[in-house]
Amino acid sequence: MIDLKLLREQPDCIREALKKRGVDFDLDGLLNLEKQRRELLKGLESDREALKWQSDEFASRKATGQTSTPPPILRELSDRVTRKAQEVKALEANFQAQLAYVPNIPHQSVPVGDSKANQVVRTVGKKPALPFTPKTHLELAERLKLMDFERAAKVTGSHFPLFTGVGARLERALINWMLDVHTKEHGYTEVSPPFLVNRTSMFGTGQLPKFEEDMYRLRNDDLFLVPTAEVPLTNLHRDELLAGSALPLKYAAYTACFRREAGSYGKETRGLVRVHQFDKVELVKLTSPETSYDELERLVADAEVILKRLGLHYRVVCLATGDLGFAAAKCYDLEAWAPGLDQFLEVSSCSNFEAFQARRANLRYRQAATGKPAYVHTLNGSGVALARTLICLLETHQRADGHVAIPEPLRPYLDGQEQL
RNA sequence: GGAGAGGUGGCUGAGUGGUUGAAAGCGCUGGUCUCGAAAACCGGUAGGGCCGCAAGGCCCUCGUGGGUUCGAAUCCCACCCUCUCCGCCA
Repeated sequence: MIDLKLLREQPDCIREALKKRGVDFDLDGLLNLEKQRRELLKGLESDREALKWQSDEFASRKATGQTSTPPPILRELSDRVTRKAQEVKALEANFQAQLAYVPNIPHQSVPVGDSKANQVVRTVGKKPALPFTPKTHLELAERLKLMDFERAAKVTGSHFPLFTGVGARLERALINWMLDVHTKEHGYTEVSPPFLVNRTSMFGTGQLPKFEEDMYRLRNDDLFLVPTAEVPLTNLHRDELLAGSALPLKYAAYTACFRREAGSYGKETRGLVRVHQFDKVELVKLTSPETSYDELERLVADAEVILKRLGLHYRVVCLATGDLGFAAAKCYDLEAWAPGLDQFLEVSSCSNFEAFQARRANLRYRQAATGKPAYVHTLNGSGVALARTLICLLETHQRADGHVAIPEPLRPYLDGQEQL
């Protein structure tokens, strides 16, 4: 949710933000609605004041026995207040419905433009020089019996992963190792949240109302399968007023993530690149506004540790305004190299949402200086997403004989096994 | 799924039709005391919106949404959630 004060006082700020994002939105319609709403509200408030005053008058006269029947003016005022309140309510609902579709304002430092304007901030490592033609993860997985796509399709449908044997074990090793790194070394508190969340939570982080079609929903209960652990983690403190001293709060959680990926077909549809379900360890921070951008840099660094220790070649990309997610003010993508596919794959997305989600989720803290409540800043990042990271890992560490070396940090999680 | 109890401020918890936006306690905070701290004592302390340079004023909010009434935290209806017991079950 954007700041209402900003919308009213500096609508051009919002207009510019929408333009930078390349979003078409009827801002004037929204502003008009807001103006109407406020005028109507003022009328309602003064009528209410009159009603309360007259009502108190009557109460005291009744108490002293001067009268026992309410004067007709009370009836009139009461009816008027009821009518106006209904009008305001309708207008308010309309206004909120539109407001919920306004995306966040990109931070100053975000490059302006579409995805071609994305900036590579740094590149770490090099493309591995393999002395043979690298196989894709699909070929490797088949040979090593790590996955079974055919049976996954039988059991569920296409684009659902199914790991078998040591493949399943590797997946589990990665999850455990990543959680250990973030909780033991980076100071995150581990959370194991529900994989289903309610509508209010989905609104809080911004998936709803705009992206309902992308989500798996259980109709009988109106619950949604989590598209990311960001949703339960960020909503953990929804409607709370936190002590300033409690910040920053840092959470790490493993969840499976579920995405319908409706309408996104193309060349990426084979294998593990784009799937309806994948494992991910997610990092979420709640911070004060003053520190959120420093915390974003640290969050990216925390995620990078994983890629570095897995020996992967990767780059950090600062997304341009046109490529930025709906709720984000700034976002870095981590893209890891997949030699078999001969491309970079997005394995992490680290964003600062500033107060955008906090306003939606009513997530506040008490400021030390003033004692007044203010919205926290929320951040999240994948640390990291597994399906694609597994692709990069297999394709990077493959050997000429078709075996795959297991990166050193994972070996303790696999009984010391050194290769697949 | 069935029966019962309950959802009140940062927290605990009083309050069953009219200055109750709400007692009390805790917490937080200012002061006195002290070399300093603790304790004690005195005072302050809900959130949001609107108007105003300010002082201040007005409106909303007691789970959510309706209703009754001149007037609702309080009465009625629906829904949501929590707890206890029963049933079912990994």
